[in-house]
Amino acid sequence: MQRLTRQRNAVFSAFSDAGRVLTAPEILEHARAIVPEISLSTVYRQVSLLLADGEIAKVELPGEPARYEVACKADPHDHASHGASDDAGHHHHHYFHCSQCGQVFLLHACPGPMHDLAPKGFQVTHHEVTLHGLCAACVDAGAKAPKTHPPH
Amino acid sequence: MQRLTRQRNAVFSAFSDAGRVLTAPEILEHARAIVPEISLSTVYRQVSLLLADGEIAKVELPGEPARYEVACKADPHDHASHGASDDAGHHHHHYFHCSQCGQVFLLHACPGPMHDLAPKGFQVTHHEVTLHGLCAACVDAGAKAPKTHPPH
DNA sequence: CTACGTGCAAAAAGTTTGCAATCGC
DNA sequence: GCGATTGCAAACTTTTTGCACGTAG
Repeated sequence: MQRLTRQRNAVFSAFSDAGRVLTAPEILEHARAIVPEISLSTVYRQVSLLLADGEIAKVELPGEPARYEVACKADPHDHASHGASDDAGHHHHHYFHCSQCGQVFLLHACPGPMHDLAPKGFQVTHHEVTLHGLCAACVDAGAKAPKTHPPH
Repeated sequence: MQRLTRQRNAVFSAFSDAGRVLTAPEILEHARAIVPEISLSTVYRQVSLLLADGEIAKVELPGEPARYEVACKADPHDHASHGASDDAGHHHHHYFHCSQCGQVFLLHACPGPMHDLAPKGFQVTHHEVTLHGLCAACVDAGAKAPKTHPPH
């Protein structure tokens, strides 16, 4: 991008605002708090630019619309765990999807290369792991109120 | 399903015909070989019925359109045994997605429960693993000729 | 001032649904 | 014949794009 517009700022700050993985409509919602007239098209366009710039990363889960998170260029927490990464230097994440509230959580671990799962002759370059279940908040809510409101 | 129509047969036999994981348009293509006038709507409707009957299973990979495969009938009659059973009892599949030819392959292994990847207090009920890379055929083709030509 | 960025509407792509005609049983 | 099933078109969802206007630099 070449110009610093209010919309771009609004889209980017939506992430720090929410502090979690967001879908495009969710970004729109947060960005509207700053620039009410922003359109969904602009959100998608800014997301594309931010992706190209490596500022954010796309998070795709099976059967879910795409989400986006602020890119973690050099993760200060967990690194150096997999020197011989199967991903040629690309730092990837795995996610937890709460089946109740629908929220997506970043996991801070990786099961490591899983070459052995692939048939012989296959070349594994990358893997994705998604966990499903209940997040701590929903487990907690469920423990107190067994009658949960209808899942989406 | 209550009626045995040519279309239903065509949709179902598309799987044995192809012997692999298929998207809805791919099913349509195969089914058209048997019932040329079949429509995509009918494919989707029959797929829904076959899913409800447990004859086929939906395969969703990150960022990919839904695919379907013939259901693995390891357990002929699944009772309503839902509950404490987590990963251990849930028979699921994992997949390999070839980044060159786009084909999806069923894996015959599972890394096992990965509860430890989730944050404390989270309840993991299910997990999905997707491997990406080159299938044997594409590795082979690439080794011989760098020309990228999907087998289609 | 000028080109990039924006909003809107329309288009793509994948999937679902309303409806009248059709066809299994 | 009855009603489930079909084909078509239209709706829907998520994302992209064409176009005229607006605005940053």
